[in-house]
Amino acid sequence: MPELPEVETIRLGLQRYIVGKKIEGVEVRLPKIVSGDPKNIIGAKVVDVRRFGKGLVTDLDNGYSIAIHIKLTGQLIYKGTEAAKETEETKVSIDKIGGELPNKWTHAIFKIKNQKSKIKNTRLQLPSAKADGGQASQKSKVGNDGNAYLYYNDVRQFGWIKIVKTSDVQKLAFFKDLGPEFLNNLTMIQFNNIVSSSNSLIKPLLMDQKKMSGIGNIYANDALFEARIDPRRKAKDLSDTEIETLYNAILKVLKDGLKYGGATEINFVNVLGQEGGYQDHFLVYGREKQPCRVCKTPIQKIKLGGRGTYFCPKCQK
DNA sequence: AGCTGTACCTGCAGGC
DNA sequence: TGCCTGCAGGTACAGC
Repeated sequence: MPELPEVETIRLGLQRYIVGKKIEGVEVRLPKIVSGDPKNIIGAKVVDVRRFGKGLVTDLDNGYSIAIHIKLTGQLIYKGTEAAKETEETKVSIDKIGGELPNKWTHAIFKIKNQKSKIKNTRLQLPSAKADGGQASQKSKVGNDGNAYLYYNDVRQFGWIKIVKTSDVQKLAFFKDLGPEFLNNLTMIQFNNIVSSSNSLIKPLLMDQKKMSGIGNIYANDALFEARIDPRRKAKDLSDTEIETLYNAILKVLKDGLKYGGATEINFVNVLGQEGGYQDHFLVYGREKQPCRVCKTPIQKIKLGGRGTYFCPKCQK
C-alpha cells in the first residue's frame, strides 16, 4: 500500500515535473474528495512539494497549498510532453493503469502550464513532439498547447485533496497529530521511548501514525521479519536490543522500498504511471504459505488489529 | 487518555 | 454463467 516509500516516490516525481510551473486550471469531478476553493490556486506557481508521513503538500507562490492524501488507491499521474518522452524511453506505458486519462476513477485534474523558459524542458519537448508520432497525443490531452495535466485517480475514493493556506497546513488534523517520522526526525532514543511505554502490540503500534509516521502494513510486516520479532509481542516487552534491531530493520525496509520505487500492491504508480518494484522483494508480506526466505518454513497469515499479518513462525520470536 | 473495533469504498477472488 | 459473500487497507471516529 502507499506508505512512506511510495508517497516519497510520488513526491520526487512531482518535484521534478511540476515545481516552477503554473496551475492554469482545476477540474473537480468528485467534489466529496476536494475541500477548499480551487479558485485560490489558479494562476499560482508551484514552489515546493513536501511530504509529511504519507501526506503530500504542494506549496504555491500565493500563500496557498494543496494537501493530498492518496490513502489506499490514489494516484497522481503527470502527463506532459517531457514526461511522455521519458515514459517512452523506459518502455513503460500508461496502459498499465488502464489506458487513457482521464478515466472513470479520475476525480480531479490540474492543468499545468509548461514554462518554456526551462532549458531542460525545451530540450525534451522538441524531440518528443516528433517521436510521439501522434501516438501519445491521440491517447491523452498532452497537446500542442504546451500544457500538461496532473490527474488524481482514486478507485476507492478514500483519499482527499485539501486546498488551504500554507500557514494552515499544520492545523489540518492529519498533519497536526502526525508522529515523528522514520528517515527524518525519529531518533532511536525516541523510538525506544515510544515502544517501551506502549500497551499495544508491536505491529499495530508501528502503523499508528500518531505515534510514528510512514509505516503501513507492508513495511510493518517486513520490518518485523527483518528484525526477527514476532508481530504478536507486546511493545513494552521488547528488550532494548530488540528495539534497536527493529529500528534499524525499519530503516532498511523503507530504504529498500524507496530504492525499488515503492511497492505496487493494488494500483500504486509513480507520476509517470509506472509501477514500483518492491513487491518482488517482499520478505513476508503477501507470502502466505510460501517458504520463508531464510528457513523455508511456510509463512503464516493471521489477523492483528484487524489487519492481515504475515510472519515466519520459526524465525520470528 | 489510550487502546480496539468498525465504517468508509470498490474491485476482485472464491464458492456455489 | 452469474450472483453472493468476504476481503483488502489508511485513517477517522465511536465506544470501552
